[in-house]
Amino acid sequence: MARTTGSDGEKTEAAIRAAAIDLIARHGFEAMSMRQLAAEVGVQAAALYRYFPTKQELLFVLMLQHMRGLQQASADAQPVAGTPNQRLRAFVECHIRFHVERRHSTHVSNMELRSLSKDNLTAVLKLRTAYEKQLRQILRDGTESSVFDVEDAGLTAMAIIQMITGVIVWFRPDDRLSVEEVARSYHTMTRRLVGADEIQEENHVHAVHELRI
Amino acid sequence: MARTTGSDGEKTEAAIRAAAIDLIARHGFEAMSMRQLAAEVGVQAAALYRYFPTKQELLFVLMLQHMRGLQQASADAQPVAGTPNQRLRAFVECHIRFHVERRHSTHVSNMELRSLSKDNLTAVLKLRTAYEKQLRQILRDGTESSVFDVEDAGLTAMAIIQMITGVIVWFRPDDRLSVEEVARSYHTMTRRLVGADEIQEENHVHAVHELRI
DNA sequence: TTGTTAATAAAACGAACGTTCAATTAATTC
DNA sequence: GAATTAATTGAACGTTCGTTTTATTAACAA
Repeated sequence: MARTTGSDGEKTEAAIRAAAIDLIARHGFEAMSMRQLAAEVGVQAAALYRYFPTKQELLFVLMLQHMRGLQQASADAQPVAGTPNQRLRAFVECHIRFHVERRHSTHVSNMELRSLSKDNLTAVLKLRTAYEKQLRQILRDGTESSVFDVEDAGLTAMAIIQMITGVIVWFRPDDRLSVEEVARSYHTMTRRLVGADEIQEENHVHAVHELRI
Repeated sequence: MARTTGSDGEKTEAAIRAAAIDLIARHGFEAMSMRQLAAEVGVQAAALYRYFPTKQELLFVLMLQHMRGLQQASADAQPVAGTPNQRLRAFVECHIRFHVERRHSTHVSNMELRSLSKDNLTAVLKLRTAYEKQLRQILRDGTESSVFDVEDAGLTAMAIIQMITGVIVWFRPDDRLSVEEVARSYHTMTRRLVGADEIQEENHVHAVHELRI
C-alpha cells in the first residue's frame, strides 16, 4: 500500500502534534517511540518523517508552540495601563487558566527540557526567561510604588511561578473546584505572598472585574 | 577477567546508587542505560544485576530511600509540642534544607514517578501523601486556633509544597544566597501566604531560634 | 487523460537496549 | 593450602530503537 484515501498533510501533522503531546506527557519523551506515536495517529512510523525530520525536532516544535501560546495569552490578558495589582492578578489568573487548559502541553514543556539538544534548550529557555521577566517587573513596580512589600523580586517571582504552575500536578478538570475558583484562590495567596495592600487591593479587584465582564 | 582486587560489595552498591541518582537526575531514567551507569561506576553492566534485579527495582529503591530520609528529617525537625507557627516554620525550613542538600535525589523522586511500575508508584505515593498530610494538619490546627487564616487547607498545602520544592529548580549551591537565607525567605513568604498573625509570629521565631542554638 | 506531486506503506539499516549465563579470579574460611 | 564464597568479566540473547530507502497509490493540474 501507499497513499491512503482521504489522507491530508495538514490533518496528519495536527494529529501527530496532538498525539505526541499526549504520549510524551503520559510516558515521557524518551519512553515514547516513533512507532508508538505513529500507531496512535494511525499511520506508519516512516510517515512521521514527512512532517518532522527527527524526534528531537518534533519535541522542539511542540515546546516552541507552547511557549508562544503562553506569551500570546499573557500579552492578551495584560491590561494596557494597569496598576501592579491589576497586572499581578491578570498574570496569575491567565497563567493558571492557560496551564490547566493545556495540562499535557505544560507537562511536556516543564518535564522534558533535559531531552532538548543544547541549542534547542537555549532557544526555549530564552522564551521562558522572557515570560518570567514580566512577573519580576510587576513585582518591582509594585514594590517601588509601595503597593507590594517584596524583599527579593527575583526569588519571589520564582516562588510564585513554581506555586502557580504546580496547579497542574494535582488539579483535575472534574475536581470539586472549578478552574476559576482555583485561579481566584491562587491569586489570593499570591497577593498575600507579595504583601499587597489590602484596601487598595479590593478596589483593584473590582476594577479588573468590571473590565472583564 | 573476573573479580577485581579490592572489590567490595557494599562499596559497589553505594557507588551504584550515587551514580544512578546523578545520571537519572541529569538525563532522566529512560535515557540512562545500564551500560552508561556501569561505566560511571567503573564496572561492567552485568555486575549491576548482582545488586538490583532490574532497572525498575533500582529506581524504586532510590525513591524509597529518598522518601524515608525526608520523613526522618521532618520528624527530627518537628518540635515536640510546638505551636502551629513553630511547626510550620520547622516544616518549611527542614523541607528546603533537605531538598537543596539532595537536589539530584529530589529531582529523581519528583520527575520519574511515571517511570515506576503501578505497584511501585502506589507505594511511593503512599509515603508522599503521608508526608504532605503533616502540612495539612499544621494548617488546620493553625486555622482552628485562629493564628492562620486559611480558606482551603488542602489547596493551600499543595500550593506551599509546590512553592518550597521549586527551590531546587533555580537554586545553585554557589548562589548569591545561602541555603539558610533562602529557607528564611521562603518561610516568610509561607507565613504571609497562610495569613499568620504577625505579632505572635515574631515571638515564635525567637522562641524556635533559641531552642535551636 | 496524462503527468506531476503529495502522502503513505513496507521493508530494511545498524545501533543500542535490558538482561542472562558461563567462566574466572579475589577474598575468606577451615 | 585446599575448599568455598563473593565479585566481576565478557560474550551473547532477542528485542526495540530512530531513521532511511524504495515503491506505490491518491489527489490534483494541464
